[in-house]
Amino acid sequence: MTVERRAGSKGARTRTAILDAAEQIMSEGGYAAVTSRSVASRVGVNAGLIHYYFPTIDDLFVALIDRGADVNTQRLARALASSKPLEALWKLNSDRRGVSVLDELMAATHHRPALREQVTAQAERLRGVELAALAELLPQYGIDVERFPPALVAATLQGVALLLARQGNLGVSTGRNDAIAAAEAAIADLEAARHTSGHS
Amino acid sequence: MTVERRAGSKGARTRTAILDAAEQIMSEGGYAAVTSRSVASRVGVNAGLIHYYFPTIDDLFVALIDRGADVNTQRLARALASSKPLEALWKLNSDRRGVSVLDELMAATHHRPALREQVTAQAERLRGVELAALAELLPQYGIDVERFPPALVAATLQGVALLLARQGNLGVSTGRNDAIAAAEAAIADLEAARHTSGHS
DNA sequence: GTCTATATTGAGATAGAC
DNA sequence: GTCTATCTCAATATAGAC
Repeated sequence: MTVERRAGSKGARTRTAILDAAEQIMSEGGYAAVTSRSVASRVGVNAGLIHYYFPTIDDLFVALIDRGADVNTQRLARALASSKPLEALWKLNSDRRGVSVLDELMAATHHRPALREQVTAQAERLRGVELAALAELLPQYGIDVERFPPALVAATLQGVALLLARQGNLGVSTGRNDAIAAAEAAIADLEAARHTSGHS
Repeated sequence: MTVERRAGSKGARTRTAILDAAEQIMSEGGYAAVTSRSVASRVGVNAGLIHYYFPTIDDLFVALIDRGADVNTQRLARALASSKPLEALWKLNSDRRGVSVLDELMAATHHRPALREQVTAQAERLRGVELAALAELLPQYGIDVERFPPALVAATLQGVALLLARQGNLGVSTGRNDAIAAAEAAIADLEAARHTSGHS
């Protein structure tokens, strides 16, 4: 369905610009604000052109999901390979714009089955990578993976960060600074206690 | 704006039915699926009537937020007063339909300023109640409130539950059962270790 | 309180010119 | 590859009959 062009061509540039605009609009005004017209006007092209690259709006959303997943795959790999993986994961998950876009995508899946499939597949794939890495890392922190399996640690890191980011986006302030400070202190403690056997 | 009627009157019943229908539709098809037509058809009335009770669709959403906050205030109070508060909070936060509705509301706030204000205010109020109660409860669990302040515990309980509920709704299965089992075991441990001084 | 009818607006999508 | 023009549909909202 989607029009593919070799990188660097004019088509590829316009296509990228459309995706960029759509993502921006989504994070600012919600997924419902992403329309052929709104995207076209931000890109500075005609509305009809959007349908040239993405025949249906669902196609646009699917492309957005795939691109986002690719970017996140790279960020995740970098975080997991860094010298302070838990801290890096925390920062990654705390990105307010990212949380905002994710919230929108989740909501969008509720009435677009095609998106639902795509989000599920990509989430499953990303989670798999993360869990495999955490299974190796957690013992280094002295974390008992029987009591705190990778899946729980991943859910905690992401869940807490998501909630606090969401509160930040909303403007909810009650206790937020306390929670952030304590979370970061706890993570710093863990990083300090980590002992990497071997010499990577 | 909104039409108020004494409880039990015909108007009050219709109004309630409209809110019920809207909430259901929102959890099934997303907030964008909530239209005067869809709500009216589910209630079994004419679309024009929706605007009699809620002049604008925003009014409907605001009423939905307020009602949801009221219900949650009661549930929260009951959970906090129960014999196993942390476990009760966990269950409360794990409600998949609730998470789904909350996700939708969050998304809806992105392009409706009136909703944003309302959600923020209600969230702030609810959080205040929860934090005050946790400040008293946590010491009973032997939790050091300096390291794990109420706001962090609240965010953790809600964040983890939200993430896992979301994965359940999506159909993401990787590691989900592990995480749930471990989370519930950890909470059970805490409840077992709790010692309530006094004789409530 | 509820309905019918309708005005208005904006969205998705397509055809065809350039 | 991009634009203009246009079709079709559905949503919000209002007016007025019953």
